[in-house]
Amino acid sequence: MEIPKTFEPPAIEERWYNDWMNKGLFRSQPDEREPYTVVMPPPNVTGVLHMGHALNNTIQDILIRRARMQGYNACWVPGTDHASIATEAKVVNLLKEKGIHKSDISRDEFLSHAWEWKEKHGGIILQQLKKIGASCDWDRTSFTMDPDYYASVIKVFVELYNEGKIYRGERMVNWDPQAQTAVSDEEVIFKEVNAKLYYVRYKVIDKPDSTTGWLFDPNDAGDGEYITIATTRPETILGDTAICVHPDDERFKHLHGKMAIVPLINRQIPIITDDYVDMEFGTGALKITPAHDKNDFEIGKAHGLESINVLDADGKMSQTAQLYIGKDRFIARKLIVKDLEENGALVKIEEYQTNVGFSERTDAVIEPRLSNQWFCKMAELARPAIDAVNGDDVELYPPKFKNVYRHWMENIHDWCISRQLWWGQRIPAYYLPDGKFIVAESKDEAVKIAKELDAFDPEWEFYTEDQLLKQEEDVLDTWFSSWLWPMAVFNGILEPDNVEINYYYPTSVLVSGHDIIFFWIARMIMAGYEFRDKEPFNEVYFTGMVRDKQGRKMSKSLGNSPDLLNLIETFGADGVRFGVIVSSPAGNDLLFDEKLCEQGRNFANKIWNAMRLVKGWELNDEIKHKSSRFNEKPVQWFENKLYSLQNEVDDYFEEFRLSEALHAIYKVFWDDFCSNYLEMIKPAPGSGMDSVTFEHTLNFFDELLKLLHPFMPFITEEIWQTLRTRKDDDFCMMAQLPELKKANKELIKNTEKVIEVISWVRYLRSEAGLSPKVGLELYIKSDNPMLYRQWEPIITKIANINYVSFVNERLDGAKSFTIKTDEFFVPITVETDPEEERQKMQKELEYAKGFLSSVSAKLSNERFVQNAKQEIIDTELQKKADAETKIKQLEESLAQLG
RNA sequence: GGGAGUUUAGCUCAGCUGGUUCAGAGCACCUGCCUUACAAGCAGGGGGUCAUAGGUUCGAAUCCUAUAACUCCCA
Repeated sequence: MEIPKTFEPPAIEERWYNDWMNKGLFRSQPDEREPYTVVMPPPNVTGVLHMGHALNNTIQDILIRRARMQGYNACWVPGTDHASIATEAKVVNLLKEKGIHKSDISRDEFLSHAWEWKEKHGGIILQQLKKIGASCDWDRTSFTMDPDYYASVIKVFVELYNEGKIYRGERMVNWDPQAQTAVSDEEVIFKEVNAKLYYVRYKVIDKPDSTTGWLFDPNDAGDGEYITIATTRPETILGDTAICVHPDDERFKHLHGKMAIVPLINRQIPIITDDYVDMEFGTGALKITPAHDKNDFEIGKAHGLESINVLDADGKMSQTAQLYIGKDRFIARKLIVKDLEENGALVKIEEYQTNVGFSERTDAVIEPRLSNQWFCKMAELARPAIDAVNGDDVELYPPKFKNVYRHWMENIHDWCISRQLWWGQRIPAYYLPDGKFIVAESKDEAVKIAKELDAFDPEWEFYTEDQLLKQEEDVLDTWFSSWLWPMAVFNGILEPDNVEINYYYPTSVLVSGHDIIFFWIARMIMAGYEFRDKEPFNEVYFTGMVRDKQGRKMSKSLGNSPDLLNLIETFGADGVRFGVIVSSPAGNDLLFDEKLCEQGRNFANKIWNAMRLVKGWELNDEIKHKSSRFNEKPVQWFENKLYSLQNEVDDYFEEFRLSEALHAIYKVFWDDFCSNYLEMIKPAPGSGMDSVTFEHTLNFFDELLKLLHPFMPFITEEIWQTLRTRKDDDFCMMAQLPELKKANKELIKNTEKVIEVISWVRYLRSEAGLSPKVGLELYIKSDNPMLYRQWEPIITKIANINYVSFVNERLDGAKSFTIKTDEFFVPITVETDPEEERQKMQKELEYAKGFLSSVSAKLSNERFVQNAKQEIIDTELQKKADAETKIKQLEESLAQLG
């Protein structure tokens, strides 16, 4: 049967993936083996596969596949999260297109639309993951709104509430005016923007006398005293309730205790002092708007100031603002600047760079807003989670993230967990007619509790349940469900003692981008200790961010993320996996370039052709004896090379250095196996291959495929199945990696010398402009000719040598080269410029002499000889000897040239 | 403002506890080859004052200090 010259991935990929699936090879059930568990960071249901997912999931797949081949019971749990803000926004927009407004339909109606959308589109990303070969146990696919998962979240909420770790309160929160919900601190992204700093002056008056009333006449335009503040948000002036200066600021001491007049609306506000104020900033005077700034809110609280909220939930000016009512805050800003200017209150405007918070989900400018929200107390939860990472119960790779983690955890703030949305776990708090609330896992439960309350109003007896209790409208932050992920996917919250959770938990490793270390990783660790008293995973491997060639983060808005399915189409899943991994050093960002996928495809093609070569060999037992002797050295050498590679790869995996592991395999597979080994043992056209060498070669091929399989599963499976006749249930994917063996380094080193000889001969031939077809003679002058004698048949074959001779004297009139102390001569009668030759040698000689003198200096330095280790001194001595030989040889050659 | 990181070939990066596995890999580039597995390939080659300046040391890309540039995180 003819095997095609190039490897064609698409058909093969689909076939093997289906085969693996149908045979249930991805499935895992608890058994007596040691588990290796990975839970997939659940992608957003609204998401489509992008490069970040490709990187992240390829890494997980590599780890899982390798673990499987090491005999672990490997379990990779896939799933998605419900992404409340993003999904709700999507469904709202979809409904809008159909002419339905969210406010016109009931919560239940909305949710049924949302579920419909989820069923239809929510699994796309998981389907796409199959295309890159993800070997997840799909039967375990989880979703953060599955009934059990939902119940787990509710159970946890009630527990935390009952322990006093969840509370409800009016706080300053980050308000997303577009999504119209609160978001947590972590969901605010600060960006530096060019803004303006407006200097606005407020008229100063004496404190009003309580008996005589105001001393200030708004119509008095007199040139009394003013105090000037600097602000980036002039529209919030309408909500000012004080001006604050530093108590020690000499410039303002005479104003302490006086009042200021808010421009345009003429509200009288006190001038207060607080050492929070930075005297250096702006004018040293700060306007205080407790309703619209976190710091102002704190100052307001300390000084008993009123909060005046001038903005509505949608970011437009409210009734209380008095002016610009119903105008968006940014429009209001422009209008008020104009009015302030006309009013004479605007002193100047400066260009200013400032950090503005944007919503992680909607990119709207976040508005600090005072509202009633639910919070989770974090300090106590954080404690065991800090210890876990400090003590390496949870190991972070790369370790530099330990600091980042610790710093955040030690300064952790309470977590705002309520969201003013419908899509998500609805907070299980039930409000009584008097406004008090009961937290319970169900309404029935809440009713029961209500009836036992001391404060139960007898009149309530006649209420229906719906009249008696109204459930909280808000849902929980999505992260408040995903922080349970490693437990909830095994139903470890509802049934803490079930077989699965006991077997698979703690999971082995979590692979995630470092951008969600606070959102998710830290919280999972806290949840693990809080609800199970055990870490959720033993190791965390942080991947870098995928960037484009120019180093820009890949994003939908930039449109610089390549279409992954397209890439897979072009280069094959193996090629894409190769491209993604090969350039992705542990924890560092990855500059993605399609070229790398091409390299991966080429690699797949290379080993494909190696397979074609080997498959094409005909066995011939007549030459068995001779040929196997002939190939003894290459077989020995490659066997050791393989041991060495297996060890190397193992070390790399220990440290998650997948990129390096792949490099190492690539190099040995291509350079050592294909370019050297196969060329060495390749039979002459027409002659056959002995079965001993052949069997060794197939074994080597098998082992290389096994090492490569986790990285490039499809091509390796295909070749594995083609190379030999396999049993029905024999898969590369399930093949077990061998025990590690120690490589004979001496043997490898010696072979490298031989390869160097071959390389030199080729070089001399090419330098002389001769065709590779021209056979040459090789004279070897060595104290230890045995090595070269053993390799003689190979050398003659692949360096195209007609005749090898071992000599004791240098050969005049020949090209020569030196490897260590061995000299080689190749008679080439092509004319060369003797002067050029001489200069070249002279240069080499000078370098060797310089080298020798530096080595000698070192060796004659007493302190070196005293301090350095013996083996280092030995190598220096060896270097000296080699250099001396080399100099001698060069001098002889030069003398001969004349 | 606080903290972390990076700086090595044209590009992307390795280089661990200082010493011939120390100046490396891949890509790109140059030369010659359609050599019977592979032109998605083969053989060979050129290219770097290891950001800068000091210091420690017998010895520094590697350790220390300062400087510069860039990146990220937190406030």
